[in-house]
Amino acid sequence: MRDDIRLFGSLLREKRLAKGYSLRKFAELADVSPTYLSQVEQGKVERPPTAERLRKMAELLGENANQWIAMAGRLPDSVAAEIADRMKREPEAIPALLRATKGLTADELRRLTEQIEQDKQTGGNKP
Amino acid sequence: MRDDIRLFGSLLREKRLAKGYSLRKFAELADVSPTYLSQVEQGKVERPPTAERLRKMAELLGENANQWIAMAGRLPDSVAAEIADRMKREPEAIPALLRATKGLTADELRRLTEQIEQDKQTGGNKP
DNA sequence: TATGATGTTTACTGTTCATCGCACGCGCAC
DNA sequence: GTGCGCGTGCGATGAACAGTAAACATCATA
Repeated sequence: MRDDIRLFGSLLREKRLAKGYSLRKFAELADVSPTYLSQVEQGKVERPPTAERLRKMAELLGENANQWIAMAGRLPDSVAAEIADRMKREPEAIPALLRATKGLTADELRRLTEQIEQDKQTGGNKP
Repeated sequence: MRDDIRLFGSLLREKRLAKGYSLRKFAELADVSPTYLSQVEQGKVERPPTAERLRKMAELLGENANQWIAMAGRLPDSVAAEIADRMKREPEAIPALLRATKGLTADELRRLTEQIEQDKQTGGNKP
């Protein structure tokens, strides 16, 4: 039993209870069997539910879908596709960018992103 | 038959032949069956070989492993893991960063990456 | 004490993935 | 004309994936 899966499982249970759903009720809404939901919440599955089901859960729970999917240990398909696409053209660019932005706080990263957007407008990142 | 898979298939064949390997020989070195290799080269598979096998192929062909894997339509596990990890903490940061860097040329992106590395050293990206 | 809702366990299922074995046809060398 | 290496088509397979059904124990309520 993987650790991150267990963690996600208890988070799911917590959020579900916070919304006042019973296991069976939530399972029905999320379109899975109570059996399966129980297993997921206990971390008794080898791998997380599919991205699609996770998306549905996130919606029901009022969570950010992308984050919810990531918490469960999957990559949202749209993100994966975009990254793969770029790596075809420039294999090292993405890994390098990831390394470079590694230590940054969320705030620094946000500011940096804005900066880039601006530079694109005004032309060139080194005026 | 997906289009990118076909494209990758012919690229693989081209590179293999450039190295002077016969299909059987290369299959043996890459640790797959000739049958399967033939199918992959013809784009007659639904999905690309696993990342591990692709890595082995890249090595034999002298290609950049990450790019090779990306060309085949897969994400290198290490990259996927890193991205997923960050999205757990900050769900929107990565998508935003991808959007922001969308139009940049490889060169601009490289310069940007260097810039970030520098700013990290000197403290703060807005002096 | 019967009823009903709750969550859990065990065993099982259909599907997809990733790959292989075998038999085949082709061209060239001997 | 037979043997050899080449690539290919067809069918099959074992493992992994993503769940499900049915029966169960526990507790509250009527």
